[in-house]
Amino acid sequence: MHTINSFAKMSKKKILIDFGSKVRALRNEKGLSQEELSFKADLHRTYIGMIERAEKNITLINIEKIANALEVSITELLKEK
Amino acid sequence: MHTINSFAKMSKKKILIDFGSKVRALRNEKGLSQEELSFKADLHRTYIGMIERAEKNITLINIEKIANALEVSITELLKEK
DNA sequence: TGAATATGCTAACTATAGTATGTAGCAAGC
DNA sequence: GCTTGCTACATACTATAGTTAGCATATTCA
Repeated sequence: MHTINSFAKMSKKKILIDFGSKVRALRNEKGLSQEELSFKADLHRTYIGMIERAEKNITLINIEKIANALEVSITELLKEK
Repeated sequence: MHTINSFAKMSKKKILIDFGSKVRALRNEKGLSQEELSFKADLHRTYIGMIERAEKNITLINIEKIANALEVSITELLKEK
């Protein structure tokens, strides 16, 4: 339901959007599903989705987990495109 | 009191230690007190101390605030020494 | 067409990040 | 001595990150 965005709390921070996009792009490059990535990172499937959709303000320790799971450096994950 | 560390919950993550050290080093380079940095970053004075001592798992939005306050890029703040 | 796979999204809960106050210690300078 | 600036550290509180389950929609493929 809802057409596009289930608006409501629509005020996502650019940095979270950029981060989420980067995670999604790298995950797709590696041919991983959200669930597969979540196993490798030891995080929950839906949480990976939330991060990609910029719905959560991720902490440094989880940034590291995702970087490791994607086999890239943290700086690679965070640098400007 | 206590000699060195007020042990107790003694299990800090390397990445948080590295991050905190980098913040402290850059802050000192700029000649800023924790309080001055906290003003620039719009964060609380004691929180800056906690970050430098690796007592908190900082979120991405606050990493960005501190990077801006220290006038360095996020990747500069996070890259391996 | 219908089962399987992948993702979005809600809602509820628990853990902890982030805010704030107050105390104490140390150093330098008067 | 005392003041002033800086930082560590102990709480305590509140906001939100992180975990989980459930159901919806879309696409792919046998």
